[in-house]
Amino acid sequence: MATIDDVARMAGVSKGTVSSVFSKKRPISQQVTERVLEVAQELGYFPNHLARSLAIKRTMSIGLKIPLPPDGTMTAFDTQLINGVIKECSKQGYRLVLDTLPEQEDPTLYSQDPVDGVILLNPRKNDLRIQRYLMMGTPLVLVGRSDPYDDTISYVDNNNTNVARQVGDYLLRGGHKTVLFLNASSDMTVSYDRKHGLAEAYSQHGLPMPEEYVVYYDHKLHANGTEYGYMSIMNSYGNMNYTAVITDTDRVALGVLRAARELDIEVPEQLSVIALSNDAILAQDMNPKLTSVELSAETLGAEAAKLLFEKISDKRIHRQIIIPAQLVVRESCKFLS
Amino acid sequence: MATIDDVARMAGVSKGTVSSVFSKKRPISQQVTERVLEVAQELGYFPNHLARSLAIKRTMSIGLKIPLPPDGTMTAFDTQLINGVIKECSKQGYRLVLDTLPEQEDPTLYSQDPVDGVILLNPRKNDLRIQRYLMMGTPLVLVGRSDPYDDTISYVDNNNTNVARQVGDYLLRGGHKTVLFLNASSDMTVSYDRKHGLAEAYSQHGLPMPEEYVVYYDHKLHANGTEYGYMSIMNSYGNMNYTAVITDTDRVALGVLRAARELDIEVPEQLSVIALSNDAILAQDMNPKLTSVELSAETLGAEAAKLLFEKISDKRIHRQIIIPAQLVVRESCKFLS
DNA sequence: CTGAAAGCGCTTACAG
DNA sequence: CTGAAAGCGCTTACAG
Repeated sequence: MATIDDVARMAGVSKGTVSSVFSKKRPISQQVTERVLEVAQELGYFPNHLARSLAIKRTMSIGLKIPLPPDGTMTAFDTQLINGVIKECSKQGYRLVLDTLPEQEDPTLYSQDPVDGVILLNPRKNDLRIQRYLMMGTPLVLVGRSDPYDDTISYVDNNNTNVARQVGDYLLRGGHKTVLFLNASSDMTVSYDRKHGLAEAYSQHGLPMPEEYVVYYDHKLHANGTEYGYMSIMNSYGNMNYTAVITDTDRVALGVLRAARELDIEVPEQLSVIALSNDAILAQDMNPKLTSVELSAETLGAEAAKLLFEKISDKRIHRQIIIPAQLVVRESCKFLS
Repeated sequence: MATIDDVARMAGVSKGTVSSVFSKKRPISQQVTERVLEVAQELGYFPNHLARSLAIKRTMSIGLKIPLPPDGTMTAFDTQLINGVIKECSKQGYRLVLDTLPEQEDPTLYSQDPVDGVILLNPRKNDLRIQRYLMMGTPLVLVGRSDPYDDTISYVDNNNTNVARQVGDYLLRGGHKTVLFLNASSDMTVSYDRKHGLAEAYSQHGLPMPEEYVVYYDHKLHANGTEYGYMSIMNSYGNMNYTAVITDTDRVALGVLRAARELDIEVPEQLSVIALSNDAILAQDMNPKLTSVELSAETLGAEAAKLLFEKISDKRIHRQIIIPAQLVVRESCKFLS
């Protein structure tokens, strides 16, 4: 490809001038502008976005760190969140870089992301990635809160404690005494919040939360969420005596339902199931239709993007936004008499 | 942020050496490596991806040009296609840059996309964007074919002519004599192919295709697909005498159904409706459930990405892939006796 | 309004 | 195994 030097040489001007013709950052005379444009046209010259970004220290794109599930298919949550982010990018004239690359162990393999800022999903406890972005000075917004808590970090989140408390209360009020909670992995901040919320619900009903009924996803044990749900029920039903199960996601619930079918457990008659995240497609197609929680992923994404643009324009800004989640009652829970 | 120079200076080595420690492109002694890494750690140094990309002329990311519909919400087709692309990127260690930015009129506003190659959706007749990418030497893959046809351009596509012929045949065999076709915009190659296919169906049934029953989407007339469907029926029903309508997308079909409801036209009793693209979510939720065509958007995306990676590794390669589309019969069409 | 030159932060022959 | 220097293709004070 022709470069700015080629154009400058051929048009008999300096490259600063060619640069100005394209960037319009300083006025160039009509005649020179025309000549430069002509030559550029002839040579098929287009400015190199990368070189420009390096020079001005601005890429006009933001990154979204989004780990792909092992089966490679994004969840509806992911999809909706991306849609929220992309809408805001579009408004601001930014590109969106979807980064699904796995985290590297080798520290020499890191580099600064080629973007002006990053949205990070599913923060963990003492998340190394967060520390790294802070060191690099990369504007950062989390979807989910940080642990240890740092109020200088911007994030959007559902009120996960609340959600779990509400769901717990819903079940306990319904006469359930013992609830199996298939939580997300223990290192995620959301897991902690949810457990906490469930504990509050128990305590509101004057009950202690049975700790052994709160289990965590372990990717070493389970290939995916559905298997996690399936195996958990297969291994525990009969030994433990829960009448309801709360799952991390609807995919986990899918596994629970499958296990129930195999064990001839009727849902919701013998077992109530409720998922803490609502994948519009799956939830409605399950049998029975899954009672779940709507997290408003698109809103989370849009708000995260807005926070990030704020932060890009002024690094000192930090703000937290809580998006309310809604319990959506369908058919998979039963009130015991 | 610390740069490679800072590290080099502080470690008392040349920047070439620091570079080599991180890139591992030439061997560096154990001791020097350790010292460099230590200093880097201390300074919080991370290589600048942009600068690296500029030097090696490789970004390790590909672009997807995806215009956002005016309402900002991606269609299921878009979503599925992205998912297909992203899966392949993930496998290859690439990032995916989603570019929704509008096309610029001003030629000075173009620049080379900061990616190693581009997937372009919805090519048009004499598409300027295609010509530009070819000039720049940017590896390019289309989703949809180019017009004028150029067999050196890689693309993936459904067999749109076939799809339209099949759908047309389905309706004509069902006893319909006149079909209203709400096609996509006239400048898209897919519109041409579909019209052609429908004409073939008519001719197979010994009928001429009534040209005035093939209309095109015009974004100056309609804010979105749904309105296009709605207005088209409102304005034509009664004046024209079709018994079936083929729509570009299920969103257009949604508008058709709405109009039918307002005009007290029963679907499918009085009007059959069939969409040429199947948005899994919408189609099933419509009333009646929409008969439509499954285009396998995810496969299109995955194959497009594969072709692009091929082309990035060897620019001379060009290949075309046709993904079969499937007619999915649901409830919105009726066979006339 | 325009040019010369240094700078953005890397990589890579070439030499030793 | 390591260094010095040119190069990747832009932008931007500084000077005129």
